[in-house]
Amino acid sequence: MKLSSLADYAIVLMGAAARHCGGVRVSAAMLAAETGVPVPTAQKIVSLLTRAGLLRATRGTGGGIQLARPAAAISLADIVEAIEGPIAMAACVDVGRTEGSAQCALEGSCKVQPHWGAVNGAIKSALGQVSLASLSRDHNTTGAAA
Amino acid sequence: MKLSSLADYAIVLMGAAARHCGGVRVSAAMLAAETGVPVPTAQKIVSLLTRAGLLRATRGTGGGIQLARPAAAISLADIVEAIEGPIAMAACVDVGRTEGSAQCALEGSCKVQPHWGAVNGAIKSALGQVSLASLSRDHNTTGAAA
DNA sequence: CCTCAATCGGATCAAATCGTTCCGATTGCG
DNA sequence: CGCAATCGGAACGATTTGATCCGATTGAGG
Repeated sequence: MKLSSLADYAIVLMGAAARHCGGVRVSAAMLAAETGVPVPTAQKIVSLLTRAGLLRATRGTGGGIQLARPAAAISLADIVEAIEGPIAMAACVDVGRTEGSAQCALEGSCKVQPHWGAVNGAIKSALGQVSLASLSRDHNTTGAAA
Repeated sequence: MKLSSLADYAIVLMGAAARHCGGVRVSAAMLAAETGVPVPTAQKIVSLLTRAGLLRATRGTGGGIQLARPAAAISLADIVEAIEGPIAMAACVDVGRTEGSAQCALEGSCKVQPHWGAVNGAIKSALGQVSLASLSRDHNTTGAAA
């Protein structure tokens, strides 16, 4: 029930990248120095993010990375899905479970499966509500909370 | 962003146990046979659940396990927390972070931390809405979805 | 009262995944 | 044309997770 450190770092990294969005292209190492994330790890995360289409990478001297989409159009769900893969917590909630990899071994008896869909949707919604733009703003107690 | 197999199995196991709640005490092996979960794994899960206070275990011949609380009073959040530990996805959202174990190394720069609280609360709420009693009912498309 | 059987409980071991690190390919500039 | 800086991918190690096994406890039966 906890997301991996990669995704956690990825969010911080993206938040830092959002601040340089309109500016010059920043390198992964520069972003790492800003956020405090280990340089090699930051590089890997940037690679993942770039492959997912969330970041735009420019190679060569003076190159760097920049947001491929506006900060308001990138949500935590996008980042998490880019790193952790599709958000499916029960393995039965996979988007395209066509061939089915052994499933739960008890497809019929599993009364929980239909409910997971709703829970999964709620979680994705919660993550989709928060965008990079929200992270830049001062934490004005976004949405009541608990 | 996906919960471990233990928690997944635990929910199925609890759902099966809920059906025998008012009946006789069932053994962990019997529950495992019903749900299809590997017997040793089911035993371990039952131990975890019992230690968490969600299940009541009776030793000796003819013993077994039973729900310690009514099915309606047990939610998915309880089960998940019993297996996976407290629901904190960023490691900064820990309930009692007094001494702090190295934190994120960038406490001040982390603009994400306050937002995680809201997201975490939303997820816990989503998991808290579904109870064991809900799992017993036919999946009447609980809550719109998507 | 003793023996036996069945059960939970914890400890152990292996596997998979995750996280970190390093090296190579590519590209722009001097 | 050479160099330097950057991303990209691959390899290694560590940690956590998952499955298995054996021992302690308890009840029933003889």
